[in-house]
Amino acid sequence: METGKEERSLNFIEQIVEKDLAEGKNNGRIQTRFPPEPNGYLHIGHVKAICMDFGIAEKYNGVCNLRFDDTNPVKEDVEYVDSIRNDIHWLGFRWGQIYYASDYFQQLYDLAIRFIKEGKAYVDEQTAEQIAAQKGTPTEAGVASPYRDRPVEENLRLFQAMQNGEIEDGRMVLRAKIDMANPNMHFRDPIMYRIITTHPHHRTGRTWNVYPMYDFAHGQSDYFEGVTHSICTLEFVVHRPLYDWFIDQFADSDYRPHQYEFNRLNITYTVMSKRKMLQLVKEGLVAGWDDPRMPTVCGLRRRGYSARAIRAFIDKIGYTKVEGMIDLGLLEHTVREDLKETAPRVCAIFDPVKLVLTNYEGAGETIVAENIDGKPELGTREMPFGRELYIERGDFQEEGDKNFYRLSPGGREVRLKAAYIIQATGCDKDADGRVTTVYATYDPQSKSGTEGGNRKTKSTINWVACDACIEAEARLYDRLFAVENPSAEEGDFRELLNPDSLHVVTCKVEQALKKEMQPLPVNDGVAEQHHYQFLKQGYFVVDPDTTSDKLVFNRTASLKDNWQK
RNA sequence: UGCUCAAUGGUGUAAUGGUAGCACUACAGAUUCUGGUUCUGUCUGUCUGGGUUCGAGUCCUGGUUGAGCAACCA
Repeated sequence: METGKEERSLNFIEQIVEKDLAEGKNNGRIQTRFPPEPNGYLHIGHVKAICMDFGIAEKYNGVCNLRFDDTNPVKEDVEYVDSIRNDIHWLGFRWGQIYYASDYFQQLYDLAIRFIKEGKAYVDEQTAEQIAAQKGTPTEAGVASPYRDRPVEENLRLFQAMQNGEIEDGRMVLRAKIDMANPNMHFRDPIMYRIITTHPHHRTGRTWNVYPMYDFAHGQSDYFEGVTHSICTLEFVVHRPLYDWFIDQFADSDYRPHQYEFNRLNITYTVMSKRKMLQLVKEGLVAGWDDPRMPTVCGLRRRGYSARAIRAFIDKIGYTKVEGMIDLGLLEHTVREDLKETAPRVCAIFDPVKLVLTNYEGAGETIVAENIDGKPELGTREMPFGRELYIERGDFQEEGDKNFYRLSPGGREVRLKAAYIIQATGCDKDADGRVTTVYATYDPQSKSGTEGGNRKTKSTINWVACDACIEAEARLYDRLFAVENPSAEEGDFRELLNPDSLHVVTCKVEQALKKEMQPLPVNDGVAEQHHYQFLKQGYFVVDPDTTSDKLVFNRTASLKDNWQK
């Protein structure tokens, strides 16, 4: 398994698992679960959890099941169930079973009845505000509800009435009777069940009028399924004693699932909250859950991040119990590292100016260029050449200087990518002094790949033939937020959005990209990614908006640029 | 005046009582038919006081700082 790879230290969860294995816990059985609530799209923070949950199972010959934590019909929807399944699949993970917390509603209901009968639960008729008020504060003990010592029969009858739909939403809840003075707030008679009749459940419809809360559903579900390692994020640390307590009340064997917590993922210049993402989507501040600026899996995918790159990123950041903040730069570095190996190179001119090769007499010449220099196995493409080309405006300066390696009249010799060496001779300008045409002479003996072409030039510039290029829309994306940590700022997070997070421009690209002018193939509900590197510009991916009439690219990441102006 | 968790360069992470290492970033240089890539080098770190030990980033203890916990959310 480890052969060929350098030795890597285990993260602290893997260490726990290996210790459990060594001690023969659960007869060596490893079972994890990924438990998303279907109330939003998966984001890269979830991917960190997915890589952990599925990764542990994979590495230790266990199984990881997908379990939808669908205990709150007010917020949940099948739309999300489908997208979550697609995204996990696309990331390359395979679950054992698909479960739903709603599969256990009857079991959980029966368990609640048992709690009531054993005097461990009661129906409270106070309002949410009253319950909150008498819960106390972290530094002060709470006080008991006046309904706390209701007789068992009455609790049974009322809980039944709650489920029968006889009680209005919010009028009653079922609470565990534990300890109103416990220093852990979660032990102060936590709510086990609430009434929800306003929304049908996406799977059970109107069968249930009462729904279990997270604390009464999650651990039990783990127990019912035989989960051994229930891995979640740090905010659940304080829930763990309650997780254990509930299971201890009814477990009939020594088997126990154990909860372990790791640090959630935070990345600079973005938010990782489903609530905030939903708001951005609903208010049209982004184009949808799959807007390429979003940290969602579908957003990153549309942006051009491969599953491999996303997983490599998660691999780099590791798992600890320290709450931190990852540089967006690391994510970008990872995607460049991935794409540089495989993305075909192509010329795209964003701010074109015409270049005329005054001594060029040829016609119909075609340059054959490698898709990636030095990797002939990745194929070649044809670049029609001609007397009139478009080059990047910034590649010409009328007054060059020693720090400018590109075209200037009487200046350096410059290589046209994969073609000839040229030297600028002059330019035309309009009334505003703006360059309209650049003139140059070419050296017919200097074609790339020929003996005469071995001469070195300080720089190489991109070009497309005027009469053989096509136009494409390029969507240039940048960070979604203008501040490093939007969540730490006071006030409305929407005011922190980066106003320059998207620029839509038109560029001229090589004719070779004509083959992309068709609807993108879709597999398993997911559009294929056709990656390119626009030389010197960045990595781009064909957007699903592309049609046979219009070519659309999203910029995945720019190239690093060490040339400061 | 609570409970819980944490603290290693700018960032992330390793060292599991025995030489503080790796990656990203930044900066220099070399290479390059992408001012990209690649390669080399440089800068920067164990929160703090005490203790245990031949030896402490690691163990113990006091403090400091940060995070989480008072949803009929998960």
